[in-house]
Amino acid sequence: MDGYDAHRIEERWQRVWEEEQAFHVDDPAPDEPCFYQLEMLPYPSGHLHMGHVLNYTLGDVVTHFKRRNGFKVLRPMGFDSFGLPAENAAIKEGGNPLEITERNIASITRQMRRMGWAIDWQRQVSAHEPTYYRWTQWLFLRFLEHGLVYRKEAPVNWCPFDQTVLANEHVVDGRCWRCGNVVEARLMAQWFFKITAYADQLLADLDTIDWPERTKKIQTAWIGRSEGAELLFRVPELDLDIPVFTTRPDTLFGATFFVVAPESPLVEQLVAGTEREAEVLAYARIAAARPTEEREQREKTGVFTGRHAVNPATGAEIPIWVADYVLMEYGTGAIMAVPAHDERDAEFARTYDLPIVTVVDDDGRLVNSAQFDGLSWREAVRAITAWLGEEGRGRPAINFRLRDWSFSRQRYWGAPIPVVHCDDCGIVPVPDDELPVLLPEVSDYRPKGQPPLASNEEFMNVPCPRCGGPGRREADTMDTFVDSSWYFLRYTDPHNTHAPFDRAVADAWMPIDQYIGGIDHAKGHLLYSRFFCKALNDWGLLGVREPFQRLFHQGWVRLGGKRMSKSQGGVSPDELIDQFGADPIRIYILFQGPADQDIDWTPDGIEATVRFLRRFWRVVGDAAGRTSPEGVDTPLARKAHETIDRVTDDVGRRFVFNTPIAAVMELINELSRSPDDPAARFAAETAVSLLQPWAPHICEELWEALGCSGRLWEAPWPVADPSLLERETVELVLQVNGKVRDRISVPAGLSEEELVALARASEKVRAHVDGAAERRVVVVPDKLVNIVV
RNA sequence: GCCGAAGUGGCGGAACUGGCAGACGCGCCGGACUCAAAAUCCGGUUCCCUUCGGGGAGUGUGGGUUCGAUCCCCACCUUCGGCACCA
Repeated sequence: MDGYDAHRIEERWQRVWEEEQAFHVDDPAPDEPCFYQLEMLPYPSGHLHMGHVLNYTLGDVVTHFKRRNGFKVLRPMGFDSFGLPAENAAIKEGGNPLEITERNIASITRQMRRMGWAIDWQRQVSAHEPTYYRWTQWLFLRFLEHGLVYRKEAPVNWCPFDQTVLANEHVVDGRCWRCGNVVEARLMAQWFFKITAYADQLLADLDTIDWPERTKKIQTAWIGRSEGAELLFRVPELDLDIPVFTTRPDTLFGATFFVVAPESPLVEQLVAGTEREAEVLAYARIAAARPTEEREQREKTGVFTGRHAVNPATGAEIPIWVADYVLMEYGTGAIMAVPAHDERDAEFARTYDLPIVTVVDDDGRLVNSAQFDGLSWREAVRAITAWLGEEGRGRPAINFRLRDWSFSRQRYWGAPIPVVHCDDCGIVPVPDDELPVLLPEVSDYRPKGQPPLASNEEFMNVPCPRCGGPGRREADTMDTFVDSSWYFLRYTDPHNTHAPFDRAVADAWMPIDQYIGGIDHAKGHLLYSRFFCKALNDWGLLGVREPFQRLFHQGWVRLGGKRMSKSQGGVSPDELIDQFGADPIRIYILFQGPADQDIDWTPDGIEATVRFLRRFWRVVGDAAGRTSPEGVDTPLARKAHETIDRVTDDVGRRFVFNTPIAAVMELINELSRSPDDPAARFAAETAVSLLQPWAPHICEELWEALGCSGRLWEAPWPVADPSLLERETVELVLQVNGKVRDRISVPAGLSEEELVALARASEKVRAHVDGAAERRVVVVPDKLVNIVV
């Protein structure tokens, strides 16, 4: 047998897999056990990076493992080819986004095939293809019909570099998630998904899915549910009731002033025609336009409006201020200020010398609160809300921190929003049968503040679909996260020309049994997709309410302490395949440590894997000429069965991928030490079979060299013989006062009395007991005896 | 500031349910093979002490629970992540 030649055997088997369409799956028959394995789809820059390698190799191991355990596995791949990441890649490379995106897809697809990943390529979809975005637009129209999409003038996050609006989810520390520039606040007409309509369900249904706790916490915090009360404060002079939201209605008697956000329409109403009008409006204008950066300094400023509101509990008139520490976006944009029990209100009261009244004492009991004095603050929350409720001035209320998802982008490379603006009819949806609204070619697609489509007269000028009069198309395009909110549904039925997907087919596969991707999408993609899924379910288009039943986050691959990612480059997997082959890279990336932990890239690590695979090749090859009798019971046979048990448990139950490689290494070590064991061939076959999900090429080649029947990728997963897992002798640990003093080999299954007797007989134990009286003896059968003296 | 996760040899990590700390691999040391080197194989490798029998310490730090703690509890330190005027 020749030496291990990774390139020869990898090319060979990749060709076979392609010719035989080895990883293509049909729709499952009813009751057929099936499994939907998915990893987050990549943005198509030209090159794979090590993060992709980790992500997709993980999914690949699960895919092979599940296939060989009798499941029909859907494991597709596609490209998030619209949107900022793809467009910026095109700008960087200088050229037409369509051309560059398609070239990048071709290049990255070739690299994926070279990694040997078990992907059903017949189901590939790309977001920029008209056959895909037609249905993105179709889904948009359904959201519009159901009142879950709207257009509104609103303060939005504007990235001055990328020249576009960003969703709240993609502003990180006040900066753009793609380019890192500081984001500005701008008032613009924008399109929103009404994700807030599902805030309570998005929160509650987290209990129904098997996700990492930290991810659930991120989403929980982002949704930010607060229970409290909505209370009405009256402004008698204007005959006006202003609602406020508070989580602490128990402190109402301590509300000594009232504050309105600078952006609030109330500001104008409160000061109209008064002597303070000019001053207050000037303040509000400046405060509302304050740059994001200054928010970190947080020095509270404000101005008195000259108006007063009535505290509904005390009847006292309290001054109304406008101040920049109150946010328009949360609650009602106005608050009751309780300086005694709220740090922010306290700071403001000190600055402007406003009265402070304590209403809850150090023991948490109410004071200065009339008939409520003496109640615990928790009791008072209910009591005061109920009391105000009787007078129609308060009710229990729940508030969410989550805001609607702004998804229109003033950029070229995205799905056009399929509506027409008509002077007479307003916003008119493009009829379904006119979809897709094709993205036209434009001469200059680069960002310049105005959406590039706006200057394409041919595209823009269309008759209104409703009245036939002159209309103009929407020039903004959709955020790439709209595309990726439903791609996993398209995979189930990728060639459907009548609908985005057939419900019955989608229901057969959904929900995704195992989703794998970065935690950086915790409050973006992973939240948007859940929202889409719930809406589609409500309209009867889909049978599930959650898209991702189980979720796993792979760690980051670091180089010199820095995370390698799409934008930063780093080590090129393509070059590593040239140098070492795909199997060594696959093993290396999973052997480094637990897959959910960050790993450091080191060049000598991969050489070690090559060395292991050469040894694996040689040791297995040496056993090829032998035969192993059925059910032979030798130490090596036992080791092989133990390895089956460990690997199966590690992947199937524990979802860990590094220790199985170590287990196979141990088996190979033992096989190489005892080549004449009658179970040598069985051990070799077992090692090859178990390592196949990690290193499918070399294992397939060795499976053939061993003369085993059929294709390994279709072979059933090995099953451990329970009788060979039971040990005849066990090593008994002997402790004195909790310290290990001896280890002896004893037959398994001895009684406690027998074990204690053996322990007392040990010379080393006796030396440490040294005649002292035994106070206690602890026995763990087959494991340990601890004598306490 | 608030919330959460993680800290184990020279290095990556293992120890799954409170029961042998350091599996597996890297690196290093020694040996075999070789004219030599590479490759390969064999042995050693937590630290300290040792009369070579063994003894002591040890999983970020300090305490606690327990016969027994890397694992559970409390406090602190460090690193990473989430939120960041959310009323």
